[in-house]
Amino acid sequence: MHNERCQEYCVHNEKIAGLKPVMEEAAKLAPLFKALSDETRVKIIYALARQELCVCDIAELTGCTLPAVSHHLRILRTMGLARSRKEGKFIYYNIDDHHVSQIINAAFDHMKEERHNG
Amino acid sequence: MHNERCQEYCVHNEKIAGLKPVMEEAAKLAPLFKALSDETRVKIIYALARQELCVCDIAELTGCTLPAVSHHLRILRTMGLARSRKEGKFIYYNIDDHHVSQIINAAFDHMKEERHNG
DNA sequence: TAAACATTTAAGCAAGTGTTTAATTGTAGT
DNA sequence: ACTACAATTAAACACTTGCTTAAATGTTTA
Repeated sequence: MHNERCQEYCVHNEKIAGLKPVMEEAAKLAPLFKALSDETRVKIIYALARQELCVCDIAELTGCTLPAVSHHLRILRTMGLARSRKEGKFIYYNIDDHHVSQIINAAFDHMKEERHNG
Repeated sequence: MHNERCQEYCVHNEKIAGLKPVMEEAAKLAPLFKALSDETRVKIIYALARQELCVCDIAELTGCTLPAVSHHLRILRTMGLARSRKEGKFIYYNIDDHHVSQIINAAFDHMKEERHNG
């Protein structure tokens, strides 16, 4: 908490009144973004959005060890971003729902138009 | 790198051939998601998407100290997610571009339909 | 120019994260 | 049942991150 003086004088209460109740909703998004915040995991999601792959393929694509990939896949599965499917001796991974692609695409759009602190 | 045996036998080369070149592009998205991966920063972005606010307002909304908020705002500015504008003694922050709202909205959609590892 | 004050910076610390190696699991095909 | 092997788990580690307190900056208003 910042000092009392400042809260009393500079907070625009009329502005924040309507926002405070929804702050906790917004906070719930953090774990989803955290799941995408790692280079290896974004690579995985980006690849899976285009092509179903086994763990071994992903290791080759990302340049990671199998345990590292497995670790990341677990995070992506837990967050509902990736699903696994078994066929023969392989476990194939793919994207869980289409909103994931939307998020990635919006992120790409942002990156292209980025102004870097203009 | 995982062991040679596995690369030789189980990698589906025809699947990953087209994907390898774009992996580095995908990796560039990670910092953007990392910027959104913190609860406080998501709260800030969510609030700014609806209402321009000064640093003091944000501290009150998020329950953080002023230095903590300032720290997060710097990260958001650097990533091109937030901009600052000066008026009188206040520095008002707002969202940098509309793709940010798209990302947040897609994330909310995903969260609502989440199946949690189905 | 001096005082007030909104905001930022700096340094130090506690907690979290991704990677590695080694060991384990569980299924497939013989 | 046995062997091979794709995939997962476990433990230890180097590194990063966000927070706190304290100090500094810079602008505004008198």
